[in-house]
Amino acid sequence: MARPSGRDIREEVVVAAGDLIRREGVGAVSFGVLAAEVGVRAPSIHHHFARKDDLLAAVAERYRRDFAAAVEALPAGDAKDRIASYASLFVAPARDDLLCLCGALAVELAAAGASTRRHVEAFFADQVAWLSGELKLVASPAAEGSDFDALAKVLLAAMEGALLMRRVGAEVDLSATAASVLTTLLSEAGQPITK
Amino acid sequence: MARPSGRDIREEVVVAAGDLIRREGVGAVSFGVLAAEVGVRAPSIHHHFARKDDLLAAVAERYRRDFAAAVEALPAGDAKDRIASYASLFVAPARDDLLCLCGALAVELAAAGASTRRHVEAFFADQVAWLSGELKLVASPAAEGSDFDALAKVLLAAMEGALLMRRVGAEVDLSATAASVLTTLLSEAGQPITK
DNA sequence: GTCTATACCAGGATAGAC
DNA sequence: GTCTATCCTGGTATAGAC
Repeated sequence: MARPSGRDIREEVVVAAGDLIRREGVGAVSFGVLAAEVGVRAPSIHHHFARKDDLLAAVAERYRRDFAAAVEALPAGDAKDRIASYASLFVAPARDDLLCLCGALAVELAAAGASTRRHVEAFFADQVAWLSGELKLVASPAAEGSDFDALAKVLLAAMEGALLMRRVGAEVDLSATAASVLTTLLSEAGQPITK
Repeated sequence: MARPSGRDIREEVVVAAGDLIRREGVGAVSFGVLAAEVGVRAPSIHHHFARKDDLLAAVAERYRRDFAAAVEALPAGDAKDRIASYASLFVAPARDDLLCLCGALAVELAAAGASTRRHVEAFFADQVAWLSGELKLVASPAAEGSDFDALAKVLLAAMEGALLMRRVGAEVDLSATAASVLTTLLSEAGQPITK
């Protein structure tokens, strides 16, 4: 979509907006600061995104797509390893003090438009679906009757909460988080998580 | 602190601001809407809170104090029961589609002043400390060497993440969350969470 | 302690030249 | 497609009367 030569301002704005949200939250985003960051004037951004919510929707959609690609690119292995690898998709941002873009948007979603909302919701649905599928593969016979969707949500909630807590100086060990849930699921002594 | 007769506007503003943040996020807060909600004019609020951040700090401080009182008031019992009761402090807001006030503030903390930041950080420190202490009490011999602070953070992260995900239509079973971690900790087969 | 009135600024958005 | 110029709104904040 980028022109053969020269810059793709639209692309740069989406990237800058996403980074800004992940660093400082949605409240930090304005056409003015984005324009300054990209090196253009504010009205130039309006040419690409008529409404502010159009921009937010584009940012959310892009994040969802990029994240899906990252999940797709996780190294092969058994389900247990894949889930551990998946956790690294949250460990890296935690290290860089970045929020999950959709987590940040979710909190301030009341002000967002329908399109933005749909992309954010879809992101979470994606993650729950993927995790649920992997958990089912790794489950021990003792986990018979477990609700894998519920377990996937718990796992994802812990990841999102960990990134949130990083903002207040609390470092959550995400490897331990994944290990904890996996241990529960795998343990013959562990009582299954049921709906 | 309230006058013997008549209304305590300051108090009402703090409550209204807290509710608004928990319903729609910090972005929804303005002196104008708060004034309308309380039934006064915007400048009247300035008399009680010179800067907007003064208001946010008061809201955060009050939430921290109220939450601490709620934890204090949890029914007596063994540590396992107390942790289960603690989870209900997050289940109730989830049912009402309310965010954790400090969770919502944490995401947008970049724009907040030092005082607000301190109160929010203190809230999380409070919760981790309390949970860590209870987890230690409930730990089985098999959990020897566990890092209870790390486990407490995982548990709190899951609670915060659950409230966040509620905004995008995902219902996280918080009882299952608590049960999952507790099972891991109690299980003789469970590998201890170490630092 | 609350009000009216107002100053002030930032941000969203549009028009029209280049 | 980007710019300058401008408008409008909403939100923070202050001054001063009551």
